[in-house]
Formats: sequence, C-alpha cells, structure tokens
Amino acid sequence: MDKRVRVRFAPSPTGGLHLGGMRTVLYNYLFAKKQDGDFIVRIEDTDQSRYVPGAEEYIFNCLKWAGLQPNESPLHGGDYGPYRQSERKEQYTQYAEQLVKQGQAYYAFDTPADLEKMRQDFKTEQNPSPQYDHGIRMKMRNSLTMNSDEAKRLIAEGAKFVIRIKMPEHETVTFKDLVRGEVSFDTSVVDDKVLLKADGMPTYHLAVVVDDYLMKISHAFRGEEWLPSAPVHVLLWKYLFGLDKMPQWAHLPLILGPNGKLSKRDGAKFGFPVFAMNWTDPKTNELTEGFKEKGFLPGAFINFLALLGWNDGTEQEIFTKEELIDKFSIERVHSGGAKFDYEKAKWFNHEWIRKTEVGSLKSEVRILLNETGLTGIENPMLEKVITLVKDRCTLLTDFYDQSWFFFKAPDNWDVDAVKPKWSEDKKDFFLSYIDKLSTISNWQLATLEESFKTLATEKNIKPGDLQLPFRIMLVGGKFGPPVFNIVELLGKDETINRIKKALAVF
RNA sequence: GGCCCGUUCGUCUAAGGGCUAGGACACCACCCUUUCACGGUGGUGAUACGAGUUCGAAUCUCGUACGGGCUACCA
Repeated sequence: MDKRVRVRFAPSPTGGLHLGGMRTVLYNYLFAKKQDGDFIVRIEDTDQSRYVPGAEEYIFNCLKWAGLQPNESPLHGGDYGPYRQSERKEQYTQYAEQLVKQGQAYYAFDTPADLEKMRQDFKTEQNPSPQYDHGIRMKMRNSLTMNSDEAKRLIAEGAKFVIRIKMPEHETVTFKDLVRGEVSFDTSVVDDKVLLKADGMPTYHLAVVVDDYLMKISHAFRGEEWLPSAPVHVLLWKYLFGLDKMPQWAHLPLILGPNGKLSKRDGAKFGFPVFAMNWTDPKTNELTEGFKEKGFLPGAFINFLALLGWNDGTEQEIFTKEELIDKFSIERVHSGGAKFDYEKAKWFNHEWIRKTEVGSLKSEVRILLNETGLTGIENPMLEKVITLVKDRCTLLTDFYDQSWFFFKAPDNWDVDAVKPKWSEDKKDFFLSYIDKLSTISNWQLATLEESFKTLATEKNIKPGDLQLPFRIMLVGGKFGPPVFNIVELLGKDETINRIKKALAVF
C-alpha cells in the first residue's frame, strides 16, 4: 500500500555546497537507504541569471567525496529524467495554464517598474514591504483587473507576462511536518507568488511541485527557510495533483554560525571551512575552503554533520555510515537550529583518524607529503610512521607537521633551547654515543634506550639532561614522538649523520 | 512592521508528568610523560522569564522576552 520511498536533494548550481546543504543531502540519503528507497539529485537551475559554470560538477564531486552517491541524477541517469529543470521547461507551462483555467492563477503584466512603484506607493510604517496579495492584486495590471479579451490580446501581441497563484483570502492551510508536527498558515498573509516567469521558466514554487509529482517523490526534506512558502506548495498540490499524492514534508533546522546564520564570511573570519570541498568562485576567483582540503575524513565529516541536529537517543557519538543508515530516523531530528562548533568537528575527525587503519590512511598521507615535496617514500616506512603519529593528528594535514622529519633532516635547530645548558661534557657524550651506536647490531627501541642511559651513567650525566639536545639534533625542535621511537625509525646511518651535523652547530 | 519556526551547561544534545537534570566538545585541576601531544581521573557549568494545570512540570497550556527564517519574475 505504501508507495516506494523516493527522496530528492534539489540544489541550484550557484556556488559552493555548505554544511546545511550537505546535511540535507545526508538526511535524504540516510532516509532513503534505510527504507531501501531511491535518492535523487535534481538540479534546480531555473534562474539563468544565477547560473555559475562548474557549480553542478562541483556538487557531484562533493557528494562523491562524502560517499553519498545518488541513484538518479543528471550524471547518473534514471527513468524520471531529465533531472535538470532547465531541460524540463516545457513540462511546467501546461500546469500553470491549467491553474489559470481553474481560476486558481492569473496572468500579470506588471513591469518591474510597476512592481517597484507599487512597493513604494503602499509602503507604510506598519507595512514596510507590501506584497502582491489579495489586497493589492485588484489594483495591478493583470487578467483579474482587465477583461479576458484584453488579456488574450496582450498575450497574442507578445506582451511579457507572468502567471501568479491567486491565494485564497481566508483559508487555513495545515500540513504535517515530520520534524515539527502540525503547521498552519493563514493564506491571506502569503502573497500571490509568481509561478511562471516572463522568460517562460517556472519559479521554484511551481517547479518543485511539478517535479516532485512527476518524479514520484514520497518525502520532501529541505531547509527551514522554505517553511513560509510551504502553504503555496501545499495549495499547488491540492489544485494540481491532489493532497493524497503530496510527499511528506520535513523542514530541517538551520545550521548557524557563531553569530547567527552560517555564512562564507564566518568561515573566513573564524578560520573554519563552511563548504564540503574547496570552491573557487569563477567570477571573483575567491577561494572558499572546504572540509576535504582542510584535512577531514569523509566518514568524520558525515558523522559530525549527522549529529548536528540528530541523535539516536543513546550516548553513542561515533557512527559509521552504515550505523547511521541503520539508526537514522527523521522523527528524531531536532526542530531547533544548531550552532556549528568547529572544535567538536575536529574532535570527530581526530577520533576517526585514530580508528582508521593505517592501510586506509596511507594513500591520503602520501599525497599530502608529496604535495610538500616529500617524495619517494617507501611503503613500510610510511606505515611505521603513520602508526607512530596518527594519535597525534587531528586533521589529515597534521601528518606533515608530525612526520616530515622522518623523511628529511632538519636544516636548522632550536639552538636557543640547547645553548644555555650545553657543555663540553655533553659534546663528549654524543661523540662517544656515535661510536657506540655504530656498534649496535640490534637496532630496537629497548636496546637504543638502554645504551643511551648506560653511556650517560658512565659519563656521569643525567640521561634526562641529554634527551632534549638529542631530540633537537634529530628533528630540529621540541616536538615529535618519543626520542627513541624516532631513532628506531631513522636507522643507524641517518641518526649518526644527524648527530654529527648538529654537533657542528651547537 | 507582518507571518512562521524555535529556546536544557559557552557549544552539540539526553531525559516525552516522578531518582541528585545524564553524556560529549571546550575549559580548569591532577595523573602519565625528562619534548609536545595522545590518554586516564576528577571538577566548574543549564531547563530564558512569569503565570496556570497537577500531589508532582525541563516536559502540558497561556503570556512575555530573546534568537532565527521568510516577506524577489533567487533558490
């Protein structure tokens, strides 16, 4: 009896894909997978003036990176195409005309200047932004205020016109929202939205209803910013296809930045990404940072995004994608907006790096090191290094800071940290230690540490006083994993070389 | 201005009429560590306010305040 679950993500290709958009994708995806349904991506490109080249491809790249692949889309095909609204232009006109015939919509011939004049003329203190609504429409140039012959004549003459919905005056539209329960609106406070634009393209309002119908969408999830226009969509469903065919709605809470609505600016200002992947605006060349390039694992990204406004009722916080699919339910999504906390997002990533196996991290880390000029790294060495430092890395990009010295000798040293306590005795110790190291055949952590301590005792120096200089000789500064772990991985020749080189400077 | 949505530690949240309002991030302290981290243990910290219903309210109702969204031939 229940129809097949089909959900859609419907972005407009106008720029980067931010956290809110990605979370909408995620919830759609999880919901669909859980019910064994279809996840569809439909490109809402009805506004040619806002079209941005590359944005569509970028969106699909983000979905691919996050592992949220659609079943149907302009890229993946499907039985309900085309999946770009610009390619469906012809489909919408008939429905708009049908509404006019049914008396639920009308032609309007007002020019942009007319509309501007109306807004000025009717602007008052109480009503700073007058709407084209039931109170105003009889004062404008439309098929309601002229006789039908004149409207027909104007259209025949090629006059520019739009089709507007004729909102009823005092009806209450009520619908059930999966995250908020019942929501009602008085139709008299919503304006006569344009359905079909002068260029023949539909607006979002018409297109979303027609396409959701034609694509047999069963559940429609979108951002909370759509809630105020929901009554228009509900009415359109009622007039065109019947309320019984209408998808179930869920208006998702907004993701907020430190000062309200999350924006690109917040990212730049507070130093965190807001887009899934790097996005360069083709017009301004402005680069907005993405979570991928910042060093996030896709699993961690999805994980923290899912928890921004949803939880499974237990205290579990780390979820794999499979677990999320298994546990997700739209009813447990919060109705309140969530402020994005970058610190917590990083914590998720840290947890994910820790739990991800070395083998899965290898190629990412290799690419990262390559980009900084560290090439030709052998696999076994790379694996040992990752194992040693992964617990210290919050972001993938931390692997560089935590490990470059395994692949490249330092060329300057934190001498200020050494000099004040440096002495001939210590120099003598390291000279002897070089000899001792060259005789060691069992190059292992315990042996190395033991030999160091023994020699120090023989020379009457506290081993602790020697460890810091030793570390600085090897890596250049006061950082890195435990000293003898570094020595072990560096190997005999490299360790001796580094001591010699540093001794010349100290 | 109007309409709609929302409000539990600084942040994300649990508790759907009944234990001392629980967890996580962040922060602080201690432990571990002769670098820095990780880690471990503990701590500070919240039901916006005011009424009402009730034996009993974070939870239900109303009002107020505050926050957010919308108010385009953009989505």
